[in-house]
Amino acid sequence: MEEKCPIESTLSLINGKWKQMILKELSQGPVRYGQLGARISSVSSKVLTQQLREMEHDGLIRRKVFPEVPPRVEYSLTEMGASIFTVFKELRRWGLEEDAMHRGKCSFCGQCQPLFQGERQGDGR
Amino acid sequence: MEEKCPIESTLSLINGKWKQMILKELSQGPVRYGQLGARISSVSSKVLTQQLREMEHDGLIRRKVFPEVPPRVEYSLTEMGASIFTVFKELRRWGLEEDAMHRGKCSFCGQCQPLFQGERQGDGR
DNA sequence: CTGTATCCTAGCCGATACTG
DNA sequence: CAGTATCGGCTAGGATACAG
Repeated sequence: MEEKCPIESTLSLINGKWKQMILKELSQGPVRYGQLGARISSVSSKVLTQQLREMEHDGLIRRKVFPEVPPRVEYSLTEMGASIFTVFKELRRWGLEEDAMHRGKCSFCGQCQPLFQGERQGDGR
Repeated sequence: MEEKCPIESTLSLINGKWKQMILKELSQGPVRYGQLGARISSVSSKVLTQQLREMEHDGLIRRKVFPEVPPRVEYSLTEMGASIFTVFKELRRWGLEEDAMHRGKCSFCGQCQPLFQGERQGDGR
């Protein structure tokens, strides 16, 4: 197991092109694999599976298989996964406050508004 | 210019293998290029320069050239660079609180203690 | 001393095809 | 439906040599 400092360790958990978006999608309740792929349209199934596996391994999300035909798999946040939104909140707060060049919006922040209620210092775009 | 959301934008500023460590070194005052290379011993001059240039471009650090022989160049934090430590603090706080696997220490966190005074929920190793 | 210039490798990610 | 398997590109970063 890699021995990292807390900062690097935390960063490594959210390092992955689609992880924030996955976390966001799961934040509103369990989602099936296919649904995830549909909502994050430009991710390939290979990479999606890859990132899901990593996040599951890291304890951020949970994978539940239903023994049915056709197969059903639901992903959901763990407590730990839910708690990392405090980190996103700080990253976002600092970004809005200090960084000049984020006039853009991304699929995450365009809709992350509801995740950060009570914070009203910008509208995410 | 890339249009990113605040979260991604903030992450991109500290994405770089040596940036946190550079920031840490500069946090105690201006440091010369050679000194940086010496303190961060396993970074090559190419990469060190590269990351310094990016951080300068991003507004995190300042580069001051002294017109002397032999040449002297000092790097220091900008206000913005100094302010990003609040982000590190949150990343560290969450890591210590939530993530189980960071018994290790790294050169950053082994010495980041003094940077986070007033926070006493772990000793960084 | 403070960098550039080259070359090279590992890892992430995408596209496409295929499977239980 | 929920994935694997395979191939292939791109880029961050390392090693080494050289330059002003």
